[in-house]
Amino acid sequence: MARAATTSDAFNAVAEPRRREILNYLALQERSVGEIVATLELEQPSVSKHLRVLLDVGLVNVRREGRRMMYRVNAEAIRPLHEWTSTFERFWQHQLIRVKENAERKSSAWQGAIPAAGKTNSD
Amino acid sequence: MARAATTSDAFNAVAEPRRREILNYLALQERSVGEIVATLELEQPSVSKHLRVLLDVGLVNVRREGRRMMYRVNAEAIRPLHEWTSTFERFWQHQLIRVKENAERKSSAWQGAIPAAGKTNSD
DNA sequence: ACAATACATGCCGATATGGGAATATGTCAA
DNA sequence: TTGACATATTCCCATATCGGCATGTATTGT
Repeated sequence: MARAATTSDAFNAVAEPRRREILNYLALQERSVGEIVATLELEQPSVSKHLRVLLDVGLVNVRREGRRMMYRVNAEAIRPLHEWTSTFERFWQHQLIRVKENAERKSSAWQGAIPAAGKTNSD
Repeated sequence: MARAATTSDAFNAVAEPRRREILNYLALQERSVGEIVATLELEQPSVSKHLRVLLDVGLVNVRREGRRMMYRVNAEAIRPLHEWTSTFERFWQHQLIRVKENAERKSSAWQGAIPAAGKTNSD
């Protein structure tokens, strides 16, 4: 087996930089394929293929408007991704809290002693 | 050109389900390769290779302890991912607000209604 | 019906991938 | 040093991917 199919889930779909660009662009508002092509400066078939992948995993929705296909983000499909990354949030929150505490201690307590600047291994 | 290299960024690295499993496991605490192999039931070379990728993109750090290599999550590297997904958060927040409003309207008639202890997104 | 517009799809080649098996490297213990 | 243990790397292969190009399909205007 090779790599997992990009059409399998949102994680694979957004691994591709161009697809993230497309999603970023669509985040602003609904757009036609032509607008995406013009703005992102990609070939039309390329855009269509990326949109197809995004559609398969549910990251975008489509609507026909005359000859044009209007694509829009379906943020619900991004949610699992957001939630997965959130499970690691506490790590950098600890970090932030400590930075904040250090800053407060330094400014309020007394300013002069250098705490032997060692890289604390965060724990 | 083919697909972007998996070693290029965190997005590509976490596109692989097994690597996410490894990160989930390491999120709990620092672990040796052997522990990962035993717990996730993968082949040792496979685990080593995945860890190599995670290491290259900075998603994990290593420390040698005798013959064993202790791996730990570097959550900082996950942050860009979290932040990117956050840019779409407003879409589903609209959704949540409406759900919440509906719930409140319904329960306002009641006095002792249970406030639906939901996971607050802490922010 | 016909042409033009707007997309979608198919085929191709170059390349990156993940798993398996074998092997190499590094560390400790006697 | 030798051997056992823990992990990393290499080689091979089947497959999925992306881009480019050509072509197919749907819709509108005349």
